[in-house]
Amino acid sequence: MAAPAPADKRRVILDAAVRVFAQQGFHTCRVADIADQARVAYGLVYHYFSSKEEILDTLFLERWDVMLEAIAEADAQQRTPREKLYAIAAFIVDSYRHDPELMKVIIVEVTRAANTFGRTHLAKIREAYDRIAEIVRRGQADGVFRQEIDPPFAALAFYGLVEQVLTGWIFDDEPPGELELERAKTLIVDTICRGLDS
Amino acid sequence: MAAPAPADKRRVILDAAVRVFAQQGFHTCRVADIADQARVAYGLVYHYFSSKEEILDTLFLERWDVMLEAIAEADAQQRTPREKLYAIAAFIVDSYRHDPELMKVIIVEVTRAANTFGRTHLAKIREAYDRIAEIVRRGQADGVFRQEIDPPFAALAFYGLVEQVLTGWIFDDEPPGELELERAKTLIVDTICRGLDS
Amino acid sequence: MAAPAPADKRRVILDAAVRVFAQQGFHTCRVADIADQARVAYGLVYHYFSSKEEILDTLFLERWDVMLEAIAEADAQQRTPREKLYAIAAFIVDSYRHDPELMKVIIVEVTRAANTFGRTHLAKIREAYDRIAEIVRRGQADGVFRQEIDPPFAALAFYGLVEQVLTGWIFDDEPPGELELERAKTLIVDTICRGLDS
Amino acid sequence: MAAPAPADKRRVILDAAVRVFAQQGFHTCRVADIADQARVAYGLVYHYFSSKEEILDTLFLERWDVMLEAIAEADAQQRTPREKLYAIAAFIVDSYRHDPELMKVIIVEVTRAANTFGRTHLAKIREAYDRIAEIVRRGQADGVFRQEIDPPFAALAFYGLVEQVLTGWIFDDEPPGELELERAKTLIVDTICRGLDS
DNA sequence: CATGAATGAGACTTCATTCAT
DNA sequence: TATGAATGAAGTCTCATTCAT
Repeated sequence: MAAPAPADKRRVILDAAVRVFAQQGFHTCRVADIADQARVAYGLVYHYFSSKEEILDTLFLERWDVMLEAIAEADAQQRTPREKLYAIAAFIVDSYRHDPELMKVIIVEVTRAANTFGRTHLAKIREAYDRIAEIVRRGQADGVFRQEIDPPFAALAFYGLVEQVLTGWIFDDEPPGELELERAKTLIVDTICRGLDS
Repeated sequence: MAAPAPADKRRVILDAAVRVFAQQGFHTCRVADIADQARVAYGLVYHYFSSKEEILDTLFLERWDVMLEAIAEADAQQRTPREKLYAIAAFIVDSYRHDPELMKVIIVEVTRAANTFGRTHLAKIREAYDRIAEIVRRGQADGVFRQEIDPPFAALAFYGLVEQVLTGWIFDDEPPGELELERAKTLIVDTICRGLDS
Repeated sequence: MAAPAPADKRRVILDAAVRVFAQQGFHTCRVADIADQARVAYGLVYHYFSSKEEILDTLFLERWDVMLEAIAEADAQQRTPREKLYAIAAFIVDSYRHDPELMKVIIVEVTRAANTFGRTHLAKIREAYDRIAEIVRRGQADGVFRQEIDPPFAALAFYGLVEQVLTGWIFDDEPPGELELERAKTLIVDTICRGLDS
Repeated sequence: MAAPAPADKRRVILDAAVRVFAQQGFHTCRVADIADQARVAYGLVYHYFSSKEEILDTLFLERWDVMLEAIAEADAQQRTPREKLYAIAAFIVDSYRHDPELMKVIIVEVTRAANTFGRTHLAKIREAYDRIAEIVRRGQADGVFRQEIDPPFAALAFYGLVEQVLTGWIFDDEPPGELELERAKTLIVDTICRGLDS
């Protein structure tokens, strides 16, 4: 009567892939490494996925859709633009807190892979920028943000900072503490909104 | 009386590698592609470089050292912190104008490659961040920048935006015009210094 | 009701390697030749062995262990030292009769490859010498052999002759006949024990 | 007025090759290693020799001819067969004493290389055996050696023991002392002539 | 669903040899 | 004679993918 193993092997493989991709990198790891990590037979990987690439695609799309929803939701609330940006930064930072390896994979292997995955998922990635830009645009319309900076550029600044912060953590030897995570959320928004000038 | 053949084959190979890495990506291209592009025999690549990796290392270090110098020089001038940041942004943007493929390679294949080259060259990369942070720090000491944002974080924001702008161009189908390049320099500094708030 | 395919591909590869090593030599042959000879896909060789070297190691160790056992067994019997030496010579000669190519590989590529395999398997090889020396030592203790020749030296003489005889056959264009094989066994022991003097 | 460098570059290359072949093995070393060892430009090796093989061929033939002469000379003296065998053993042992690396190369890379050089120089190698056999044959005719052992076989035993002794030294970590060298000469002949029997 | 042996194209790298100077 | 850059064929090993069971 013991509960059988969960056995959603597809999920197990995806989770294993996250760890392997994060630790070795997509190009460096072998499909065998994923199978080993998942404690699954070699061939089963190909039962669920048609290629190594498809695994990465799946991981990216799963996560990116969640993020797009989070952005949409942040935008839908009755909040100031600044609060919306905070919500987005918070979501991404919390995503990192929850599964840093997954975020590492998405940032390092997809977002930045200009020749392969980056191009494949370009539209999806830009959708996020566009939604952030839209928030800025309405902030300008409301007079909360100034007109001089065009919204797509502002989105680059915002997303660029978020990604750079995460990249810093990814490269660091020790993971960020709770305090650092929380403080990052505030600092990101404060820096983007108010700038460096005194 | 015709111009003699350039004949610095090592240089020819490096330049060819830039093009090949940029177009196909480091992992996707073959050493044969570099040799072909350089119109040089296969083995000559290994006469000058011990591996494909070493070629990328060389390209990165050559360029990054130039950039570190540019940052140092910008910092050495009698200028406001803001002018220093402008000089740095201008240098990087002009680097892109001058050789977009080289910048693409450095950003895509090195700076952001957390598992491989990025980690190898971490110290060198962070040296740039540190120098930028130092500029911010002195800006704070002079009362030009506000105290709330700690300098390393400010450096992330600055460099993150620059890199994001370049990444945008890298992914774009058509290259940025002169006007866009110049405007980017101003916008980067303006956004970082003054922020989005009106 | 036909005999099923043998299908122990690992064995098939080893047997093919014997033939290829014997005919072309270890350094001269390519892994592809082994695969072809085994009628097996290239990659399968690396599925079972981590390198070409490991194949030779395996062949040597398999066979040498059998020989060490044979020596031990010869020594265990209630026999005169001379009969023991005869048993060992007979075993090696019969090994040659049974699979001359395997013996050629072991002698030419391993025993005599001082810089590579010879060094790797030095201990194993000397174990055989030691056991032969031990037989001689007890022969001296029993008064059957004279004291002047120290046992390790005697072992060199015995094994050196055996190997030289086999080497002769290996170099010969035509294989030795049954009679020659049998006669060699006797001659080896007679020469070693009684010497040339009349 | 200083004496110019000896500058027989051909000789310098040959001597360097001996050391390189001995330490790394013929197949493992590169022509560049020989040039480096000789402190000579890469291409000069090919000025004097048409291939890497030719260098080894030259080394072997130079030395082997000297040995054939030594055997002939030993045979020409008015001596007992046993003294002749002693002279030959002494010559080979002294050759080893004088230049162990050269002897290592000849034994390991040529004499025992059944598929490559050994086959090439088979006739030359067998010439030595034949001359030794001839000495034995005349020893039998004189009644000094017994008839049961046919001369070619006796030559195998003699040469096999000599080679085995040298091989032992080659494999040893420390070189044989003077005493061991001298004693080997006597033991070789004593073992071959009188055998193990008491 | 599950297994892992089997396949084979393809990559990197080595290095003997050539050749222009 | 002397140099060492240049050539390119060839080999080892890897690994994504397929497939029989």
